[in-house]
This record gives sequence, structure tokens and C-alpha cells, in this order.
Amino acid sequence: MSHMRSVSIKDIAQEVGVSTTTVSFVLNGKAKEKRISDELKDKILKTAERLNYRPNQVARGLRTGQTHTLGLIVEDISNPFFAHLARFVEDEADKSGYKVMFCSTENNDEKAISLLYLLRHRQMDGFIIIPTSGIEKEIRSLVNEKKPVVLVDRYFPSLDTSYVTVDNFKGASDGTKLLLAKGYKHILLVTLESDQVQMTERERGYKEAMSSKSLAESGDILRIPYDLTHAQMVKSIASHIDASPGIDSAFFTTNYLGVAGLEALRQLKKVIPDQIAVLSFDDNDLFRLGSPSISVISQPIREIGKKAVEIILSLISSKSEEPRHYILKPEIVERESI
Amino acid sequence: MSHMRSVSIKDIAQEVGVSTTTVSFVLNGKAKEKRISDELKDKILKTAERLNYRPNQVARGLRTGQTHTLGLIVEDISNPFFAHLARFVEDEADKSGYKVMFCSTENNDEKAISLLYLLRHRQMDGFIIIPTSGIEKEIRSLVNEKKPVVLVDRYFPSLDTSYVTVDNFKGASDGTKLLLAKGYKHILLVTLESDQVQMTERERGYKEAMSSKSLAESGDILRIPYDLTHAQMVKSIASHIDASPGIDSAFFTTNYLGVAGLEALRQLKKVIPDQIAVLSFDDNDLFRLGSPSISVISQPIREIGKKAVEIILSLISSKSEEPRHYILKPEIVERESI
DNA sequence: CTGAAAGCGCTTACAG
DNA sequence: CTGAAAGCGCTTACAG
Repeated sequence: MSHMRSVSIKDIAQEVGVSTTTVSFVLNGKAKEKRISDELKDKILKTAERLNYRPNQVARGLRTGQTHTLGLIVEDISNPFFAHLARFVEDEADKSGYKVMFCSTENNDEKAISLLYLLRHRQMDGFIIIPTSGIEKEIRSLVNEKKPVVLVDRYFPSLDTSYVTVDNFKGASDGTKLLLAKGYKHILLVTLESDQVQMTERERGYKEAMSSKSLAESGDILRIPYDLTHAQMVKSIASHIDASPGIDSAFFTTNYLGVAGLEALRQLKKVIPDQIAVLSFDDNDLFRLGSPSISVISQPIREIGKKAVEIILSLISSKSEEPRHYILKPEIVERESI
Repeated sequence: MSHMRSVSIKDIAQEVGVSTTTVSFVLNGKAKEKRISDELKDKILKTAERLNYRPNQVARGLRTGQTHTLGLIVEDISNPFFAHLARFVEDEADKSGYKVMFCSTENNDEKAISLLYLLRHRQMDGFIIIPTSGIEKEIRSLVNEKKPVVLVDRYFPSLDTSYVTVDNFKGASDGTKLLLAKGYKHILLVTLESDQVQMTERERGYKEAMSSKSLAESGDILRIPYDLTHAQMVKSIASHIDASPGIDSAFFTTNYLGVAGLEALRQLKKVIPDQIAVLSFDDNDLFRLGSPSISVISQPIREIGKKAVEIILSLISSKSEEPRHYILKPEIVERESI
């Protein structure tokens, strides 16, 4: 019972003895509008059913110029932050009949550019992008060509696109202030060597909080190159902490830095929070259920995903719309680690 | 500088003063084969470059019948097991110029069926599917229509499809035997109420290991309905363990059951492994870095993803091929929890 | 109430 | 060496 060619609108038309136009109208629910008789409509519907007709969306996409597909470009789909984001984007897109195609950039400019290129070939209706720092030019041309695009997690201050992020400055500043309020004085900030806005803002928040205190408090910043392997990150963090006995607390600016940090502290056999307090951006199972549980600055991922899809869909339906910016509130979750 | 219509092969043809045929040939690298002069070839290439030509893959897909897109249907993309699988599938597919479109079924038959339907409309070249138990009929018709499909993590014994899984029986049996060898006698198996092969095999492995011991050893099985929320799972596990003082160890058959289990034990303030030993299927950051770290039966996710893509690509390139089955070896990772 | 025809952007057998 | 033409499976303005 296998066909090499699947059944098309033409087959139905032939079977019923009518034009493909009529079939198309009926199948698209325009029977009423086109005033096609109920008998004929039923006959066409029944025949489509009987022949097990499946509309070819590729053909429809070519004809209408709408593929009902969103391109989602993340840093790494296996990172829990992006995996959850993907899921919420999927759910939200699904409600409007959109599917999503994902790609991981590994935070690599070359890869990101080539992925964006490939996705454009495939006529995505819109793009939800966690940009790498070197992809500004390509995003700009996307915008210039009026392609719907929304940046997530980070954006380019010099580029007027829609974006949705979190108030990273406030998150980092509040987190640091919480540590200070708890009596920790020598706070190490472990962050990524990055010029991207989400990272610079977090660093700025930390610095602002530190500077608001007296000079007795002293900070320290460890900047990890973002192309290190996980093992190298762990090693780098461990050796820095080991060499800095004065430090009483560590603040990690991303979830995988936090994970690497816990691994480092474990190697050093540091007791949390007695020997060193820990705070991290982003939440995950390890932070939530590990022992001790880790305090975090949690991002509202579901809301971020929802907003991103909402923006992209509104951009798709009305090309002229102005860029929209959403800056959501991160939430401090206090646990046992501080 | 924005165009409503992007540049097509026709624009290039017009610009150069040549037919679209010729343009298509050189753009597809067939200049040599079609013996098109180097001058002309260069001119066409230059013009394409200058006009910033981007081939429309939707049109190509319609014409050639190949979309170079794989459909990946998982249970939940935000679950670390599937998130990692997705990443490895992506990487492997990428090497052959394929992109992947993902969907989450939530282990819901209706949703799975509708997703498969939607993806078929979109002319995926192949499907990598983590099936729900009620989707057998739809998978069967996929196979009957000679669509390339490979099942992952589980399969239907009564359906002759390609699949790649892990030796779940051996994994569960070895894990149980390890607990027994460590002196634990009263092992609780916490599993899903499921008739799917990966689950029944794990339960069978556990039972086999238990029955190989004397009657002094006694087991207990808690079967969690798979439609419970996370909180309900935690509650169900907690109350069962709380009501079974004789139990000295717990073996969880999936990663999220393990996570819920740890949460339950934390609520009950049970000390691991002194009051209760813990073993779980699947690995994750929490198991690896939590305190105490949790022993696991780890699946070779990268290899699973690679194999799945390898099979699907070979199915795509030669439709006649026989189904292939891969049963990979799980690995026991002993940590502090037993 | 219904259909012939054009066209979305490609590829490719066929012809010269 | 190169091109005219058909066709992938749809949708839709136009005509009657």
C-alpha cells in the first residue's frame, strides 16, 4: 500500500470531477465565502479523507511565502536555561500553529553566522536569537530586510531591534547587596570574559553594590574566557579560589559557571556556606536540590519565551511595527548557601 | 535598502543575459559537467554574489522532494536527557547538511499523533521519534509509506522499525545486583506505570536480580502514574518511603524520578546513604555534583544520537534498506550514594 | 456557483 | 556550449 507520490489536490479534483481551485477553496474553509454547495463541499471533504490527503506545506510555503516556522538560535540547546527556553518557545509557538527549528551556536561567531545564513535560506517567518557578540552585522541586515527578529538574553545597544532580557544590572546588584547584608565582605565575582551586554551589566551591578559600601569591603573579579572547556573552567576557578584565602563568598554570573564553581569548591573541599558562601545566576535542579541548596538569581524563563514569541508573531503579522523591548525582573531565591 | 521580494535565479539570469537553466547549473556546481565556459561561470557567480542571492530552499524542497530537515519528536525538550539528545542529533545532522525541527509530546498520545501529523505535512526527510505508547498505529503507517523513521529510547516489539536503545534489562539488573552486593537487602524500585518496553525491561531486570538472591532479600515496587505533576511525584514517593521503614535503598528508573526522589528524601530528612542508598537511571549535574553524589546507570546519549542520525540518513539515501537495531551498553557510575 | 490560468523559485530531461 | 519548457503542489486574482 505504499505510494511513491503522495496524493495531491489534483488527485482529489480528478476523483470528484472538479477543478483544483474548488478543492483548494473547500480545503481552506472558504466554501461558504466562495458559495460552494454543501453537497460538493461534503463530497470533496469525504474524498480528501478517503484518499488520506495531506496538504504539502512546502508547496503552500512557496506559494504564500509563509512557512509558519520560527528559527530559534541559542547558545547550546543542552544547557538547561536554553532547553527550557526552547520548550516555552515551542509551547507558545504551537498555539499559533508555528513550529520551531533550533540551532546551537556554541557562542561561536562563525557558526552563528553560518546558521543564520542557513536558516534564512529556509525561509523562516521569524527569528528568535541569542546572539553571539560578532553577529551584529548579520542581525542588522536581517532587520534592514524587514525580517522579524527578536533578540533574547542579550542585545546590541547600538542596534535598534526588539529584545527581551532581564534586568541584569539590578539582579547582580541586589544579589551582591544580599551577600553584603549577610555579612560577607570579600566577594569574588566569577564571570565570563565577554563584552556582551548581559555580562557587562551583571559586572556593573556587582561593582555598583560593592562601591556603595565602605572601603573595608573588597571585591575581586575572575573573568573566564568563554571558549574554555568545562574541565578548564573548573580548574581555573579552583586555582583562583585556592590562591585567594581572604575570599568569603563567590557570585557566579551564569548557570554553567555556577556548576563549574560547585565542582571546584568540591575539589577544594570547601564547606558551603561556612567557608565560602555561594550565589549564582540562573536556577537548575542542582542548585535547587543539591546539599546545601544554592541561592540564585532566577530568570523568568517561561515569561521570556512567551514574550519572545509574542513579539515575533506580532512582527510577522504587521511588518511595519516598531521594535519592542522587554526587560523582565529576575528573582532572588534565598537558599542554604549564603 | 529593503526589498519585499528577495533576489531569485531569474534576476541573475536577466542581469547576466542568460537563461535560468544556466544559472542553476553553475550555482549547483555543475558548470564543468555541463561544459559552461569559465568566463560565463565567473560572471554568474560574481553577479549572484553582488545581488546577494540566497537560494530559496523551500522552492528547492518542493522541486526535489528533499527538505534536508529531520523531525525530532521527544518527550520533553527541557528534560536534560532529551536536551542532550537533541544537541547530539543536531551536531550529527549538521555534518550532512540537515537541520532539525523538534517537538515535545509530554508523553501524551494525542499530542504525539498530532505532532507527527503536522511534521509529515512539512515534508520531513526523516523522523527520529521517542514514541508514546499509543502512537504505534501512526508509526506503522509511516513505515508502510516508506518514510525513514528511527525510534529512540523505546520501540514497539510488534513493529519492525529501526531503533536505538540501551540494554535496559542489563542496566537495571546490574544496578540491582550492585546494591545487593553492597549489602542492601530491601530495595525499593521506583518506576513509571508504563507498558513501554524501556520501562518493562528495567522492571524485569530488577526482578531478575532480586529473584536470583535468597528470600531474605525483599523488594518493593512503586509505580508512579506518568501524568503526575512533579510535585505530585515527590509527594507520592515521600509518602511511600515514609510508610515503608524496612526499605534500605531506592532505585529510580528515570532521571526525573530520581530528581523527584531526592526531593522526597530531602523532605523526609533521610541521610543518604546511611539511612537509604540511592541509585538512578540517567545522569545529570545534580547526580554528579550534589552532595552526596548519586550513583547512576548512565546512557551513552551522544552515541545514541549519532546512531539515530546515522540510521536515518542511510534510510533516506536508500529507501529499500532493512530496519536496523542498535542496543547500546549503559554504564554504571558508582558514587557516594550507595 | 465554478474553472482556467498564472505564478511562487527552483531543477532537470530534452533538444539543438 | 546553452535555452525553452515542464513541473513540484499549492493559492488566488480574474473571468464568467
